[in-house]
Amino acid sequence: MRASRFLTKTLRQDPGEAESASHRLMLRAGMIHQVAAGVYAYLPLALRSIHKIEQIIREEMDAAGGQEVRMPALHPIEVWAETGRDEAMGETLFRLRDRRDRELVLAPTHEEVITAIARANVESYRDLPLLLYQIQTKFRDEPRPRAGLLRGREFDMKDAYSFDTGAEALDVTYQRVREAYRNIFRRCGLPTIEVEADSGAIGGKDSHEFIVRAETGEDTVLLSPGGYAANVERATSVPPPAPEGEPLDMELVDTPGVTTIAALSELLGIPESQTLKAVFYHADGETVLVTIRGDLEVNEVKLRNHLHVRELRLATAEEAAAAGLTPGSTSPVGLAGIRRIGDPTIRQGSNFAAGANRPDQHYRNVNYPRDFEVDETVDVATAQAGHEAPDGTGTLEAVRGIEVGHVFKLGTFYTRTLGAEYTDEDGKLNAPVMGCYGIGTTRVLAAAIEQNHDDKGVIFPAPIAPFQVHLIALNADDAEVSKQAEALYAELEAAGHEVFFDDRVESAGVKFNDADLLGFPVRVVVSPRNLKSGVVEIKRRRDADATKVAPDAVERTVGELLAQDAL
RNA sequence: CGGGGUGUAGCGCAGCUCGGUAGCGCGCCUGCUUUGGGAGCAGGAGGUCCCCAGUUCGAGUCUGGGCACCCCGACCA
Repeated sequence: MRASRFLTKTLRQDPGEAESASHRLMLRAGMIHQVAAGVYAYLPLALRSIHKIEQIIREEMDAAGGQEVRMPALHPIEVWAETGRDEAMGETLFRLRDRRDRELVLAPTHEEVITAIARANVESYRDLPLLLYQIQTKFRDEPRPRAGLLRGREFDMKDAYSFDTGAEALDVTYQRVREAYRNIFRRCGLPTIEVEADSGAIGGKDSHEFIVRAETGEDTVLLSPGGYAANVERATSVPPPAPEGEPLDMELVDTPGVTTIAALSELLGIPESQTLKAVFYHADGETVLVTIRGDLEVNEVKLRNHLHVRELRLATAEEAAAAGLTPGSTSPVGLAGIRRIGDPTIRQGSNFAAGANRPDQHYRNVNYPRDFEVDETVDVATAQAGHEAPDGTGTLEAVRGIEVGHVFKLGTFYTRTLGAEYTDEDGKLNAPVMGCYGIGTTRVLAAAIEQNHDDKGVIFPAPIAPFQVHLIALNADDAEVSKQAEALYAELEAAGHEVFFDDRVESAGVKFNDADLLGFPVRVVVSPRNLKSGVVEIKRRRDADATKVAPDAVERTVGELLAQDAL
């Protein structure tokens, strides 16, 4: 491809819109064009990359036994009403009406449709296992689209769905897809961390996310020295110990103006770990009180999973008051007639300071279970960096990352709800057990750039770079340069390399800076200066120094450098 | 949805406080010179100042209402 004919201009200045590296660089490199918040056109550079990512995914999914399908993006609302997910998705669902005033949605995902396909096509255990996948555009009216392709409202995703005869069979499929994912990300040149993840309210047990490390990532994962890895929603930990002592008599203390743990700890001169925090939630209409040690935060995902509710949020002051609670001094002490949940950490420590359910007063020397009761003890604590890891190998480290892939066991919710059944060996009807497996293809591109760039531009992993070779003719209007560059362009293309040939009449600085910005793995420079010495300059994007070789050694050297880059 | 911010040429911005001929840099076009890290000189094109209403002799600027986009928190590939 000749730069002089290639669509897309590079920008010298950073667009004001963009904050994150991938967004900024993609705009500057002319890879994407914004049409609306979270909606982008993929220009030729980005599309070439996306095609490569998709191709790697296709090959690995096919190797894992998958078959590609394509499903509509436009669904009648009934498809979603059948599983109740029109309600569950809420405002995330894009809705529209056709000319007959029928309600339609733009598909945010395809479990319902794929299950209908399975219902129509799977009849016998002989038809299983079945692994279908799609690479398509999905639509979600995100509360907050951000960072270019990292989180869009219209984005591309590979989603795979599996159907198996039972839990054991599903596990085989699940592990096979996990392995395919490891291959995919490795082949994309993208190191990922595989972490345990929350599988959601309707999920089965297993769920794993593939995370690309990046400071700009939206996800926090916790890692132990021994290899334990989980995202923060899922992670368990052993919090640091709290002061222990002989239980003392509980006493009421005046705490004027104290409504926070920090203030309470300060006033009484005790660590936050010697306080109890009582948080009240509104869960599907019921008020629930959660008591946890003061130095910890409630993990709402864990709480939601335990409660099995659809709506979970902090209760308003009015709701709390109606349930007999006193915001600022909420306490489990002396409280009844409300569902009470306690985190196990209420036992780890003694003589806690806690609320008194009356303004400007707290109790001191509260001990469980002597002074209050809970209905259930459940781990609802948010694991933090510095806590002891659950595998006992040391303390947890927290890192930020971007979720590029997610695999999880779905169970039989969709097949049962939608009536997909197969006949087993005994002639009995059963619901296939499902798994589902997503990769955000357009997000993979953005994540690759987040992870691979410097202050000058992108440094593409070779397998997903739009072009492999950036051939620059300096003084392109010089006859000798032009002749040599054209010859190399033809030779490199004939050898199967994807060459971006900068044949423009531009200054050296412009061309070098564009090459650094676009970030193709290998740069080849033909210039009058070098031609006088009978050489051509070759440099990898990630390297500082160039090597000089004779023109007839260029193709071989490029091949070698690309091979190195693939490692 | 809550909080913060921004809408002026393709891009980055000034002008708004104090109403009076719409500006700067980059990019673009033409010519000459230049040629290894975003060249120089000369000439030129390019604007519903986000939209609507109001105040005023006169609004980019003041007032009111809307819209869009970005960033920070609750959701997800």
